[in-house]
Amino acid sequence: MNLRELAQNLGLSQTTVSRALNGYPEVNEATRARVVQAAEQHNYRPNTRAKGLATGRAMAIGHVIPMSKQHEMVNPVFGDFIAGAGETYSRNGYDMVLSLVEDGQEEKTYRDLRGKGAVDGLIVHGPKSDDPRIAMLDELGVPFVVHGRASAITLPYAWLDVNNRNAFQRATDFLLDLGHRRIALMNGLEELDFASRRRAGYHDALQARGVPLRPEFMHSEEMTERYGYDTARLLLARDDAPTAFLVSSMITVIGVRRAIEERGLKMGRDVSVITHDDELSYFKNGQDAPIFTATCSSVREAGRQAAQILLERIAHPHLPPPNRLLEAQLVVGGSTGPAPISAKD
Amino acid sequence: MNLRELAQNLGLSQTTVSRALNGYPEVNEATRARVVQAAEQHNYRPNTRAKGLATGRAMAIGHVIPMSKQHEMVNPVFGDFIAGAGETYSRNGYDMVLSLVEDGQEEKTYRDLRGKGAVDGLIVHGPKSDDPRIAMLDELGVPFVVHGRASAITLPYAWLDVNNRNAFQRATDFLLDLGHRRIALMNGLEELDFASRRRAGYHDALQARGVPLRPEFMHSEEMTERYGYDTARLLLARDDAPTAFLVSSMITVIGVRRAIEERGLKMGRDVSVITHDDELSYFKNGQDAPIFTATCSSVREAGRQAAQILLERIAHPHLPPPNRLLEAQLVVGGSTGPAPISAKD
DNA sequence: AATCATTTCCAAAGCGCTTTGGGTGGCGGT
DNA sequence: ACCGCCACCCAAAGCGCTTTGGAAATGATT
Repeated sequence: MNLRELAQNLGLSQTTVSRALNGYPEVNEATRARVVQAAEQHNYRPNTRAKGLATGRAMAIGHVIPMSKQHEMVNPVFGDFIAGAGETYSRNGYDMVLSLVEDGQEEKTYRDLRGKGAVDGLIVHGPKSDDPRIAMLDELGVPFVVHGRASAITLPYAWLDVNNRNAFQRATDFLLDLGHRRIALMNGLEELDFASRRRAGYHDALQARGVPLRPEFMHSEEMTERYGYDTARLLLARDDAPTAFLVSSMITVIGVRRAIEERGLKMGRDVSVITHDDELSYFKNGQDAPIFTATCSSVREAGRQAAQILLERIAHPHLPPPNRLLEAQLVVGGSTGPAPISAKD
Repeated sequence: MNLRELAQNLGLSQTTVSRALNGYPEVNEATRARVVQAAEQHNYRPNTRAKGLATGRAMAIGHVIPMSKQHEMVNPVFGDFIAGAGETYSRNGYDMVLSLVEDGQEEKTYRDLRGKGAVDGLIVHGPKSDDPRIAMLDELGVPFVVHGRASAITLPYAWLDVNNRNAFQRATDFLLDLGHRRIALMNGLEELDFASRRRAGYHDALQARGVPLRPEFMHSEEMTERYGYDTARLLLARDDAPTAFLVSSMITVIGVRRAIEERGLKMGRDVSVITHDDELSYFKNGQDAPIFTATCSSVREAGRQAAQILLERIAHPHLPPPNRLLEAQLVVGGSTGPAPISAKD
């Protein structure tokens, strides 16, 4: 069933039917009701492509998901981010088109999506500190919102980010207050902007207390469980093992815990652990009493808000690009405690 | 840059340019080369919507991701499945459009996507045993492929599934061979077809050896870490605690391990554990020596193949719907061992 | 030189929608 | 009776592409 057939069926012109359906005022309410009812009855849905052609809008948003080639890994937070964004889209009649792209191919994909006219706007995932995509999209004139930031980019652009630096600074302070001095940082890949900000927060906190930075305690990898286990295992085997771990992901921290327990140590007593928690739906940090002390920030909520910002940006492209900085909550769980007295500094 | 401008630029008709670009034979190779070069130089990409309107094909595949309302959870395997499917799509010039939908709204979403003409085919995720979507899509006449099966549906339809029943039967047999008699099953939600098949495999294996089924050992929930922990904890506190656990997901098994270790038991010695492993990219079961004994089947590969089947189905809708049954590998890791002798039967 | 098949190109229709630029009829005001 | 004004509706153009049904030019054949 298409518009013409529907119109013929009703004995009206396409124009009138179209206007009735799209809520234009110049159509009799009685007629509109008739039209709406007939449309429903015949299960009529306007053809997206035709509508898009006529209006010049695709009513779709593109997400380009980077996929690390070495690890063939897609970041587990995307699922929840997209769930959040999807809510916003469907409430506003937008579709979501997804491309999974190997590292380095991203620019081409953005160009394609835009050139084909497949999307009205884009979300940029996983920005690096000096991400070339931002300048490119700006030049292309596509509305876009970055999930995260690119610290080295000076031109204004729309972003939504968690205050990673502050979160990790507070977390480090918290550990320092508990008497810890040997604090290991298990970060994500530091070419990613969020990771370098977290490191900066960790730095600042240590330096403010005059605790020297020890490179052997600072690690940076793709955030797998395996990485957590392997690295924590090695660190714990040292004479001067860390008494605390600051970890970038709920997945990685599982590996850290495994290494701790394998060594017969007890988390929260012998070793303290703080992790960042994106509040992934299938990996809740305990409902009542959190297992891990964590810096919490819902990535699903971030998705919702980023999508909202993007839609506003599409509606009003002339406005200056908005930014939104979400603060993470430092939630105390069972994984932290005072530094063991035995720990020689 | 659109086709008309490009044609004018070249002093050719739109027809010729279109044909040159789409590889039709009735155009001089020299002309074609000129056209292709100009297209590249001007960064020309045919408008998807216009092309779609003209050809009647959307060059897009729809994925409708169900989202459990109570838990606001999106199944973590989707990320990897979609990564696999995405590979196939992009190789074939298809886009992927994603809808996240709350339980129960799925039918409407399928209808919408099809009615709007937004997709050429659909992948059905998370089928229930008696899933109404299959009959509906069949009637709608949309090409579709089910990831999993719907046991209660008799009409032929295209699916790709892991042999869950066989996998869990073999896993149970393996535990029985090791002398275990009190084996707990920690399944996913059994309204989902895959879970009921796993239970059937577990049943069959036990019954074949005359081991009675014990309802208190059979659990069925959404596969979170929390569920694994809580349930294993309760079970392990029993006088007649299970000596082995058969678990449906790598996420849940993490919780099971936590409960085991919290109780001061050692996995593989005091308690045996087998899990199903979808080979999620960020949750590898150890590269060299697997941590868990597991029934392994790559969900990413499943995504690749399901997409492939769908594209073939779109190309040849008249052929009978193909089915593909993937066998899981039973890989022995460190989490299983002989049943403790102390375990009174 | 005339005929015919090939090759190479083109004008125009059509995909299903929105939107522009009117038309028509009924009403109140003079 | 006339005018003007709404309220309501319509025909047709246009979005950017593919495809049909030729036409013109070229080369081969008689």
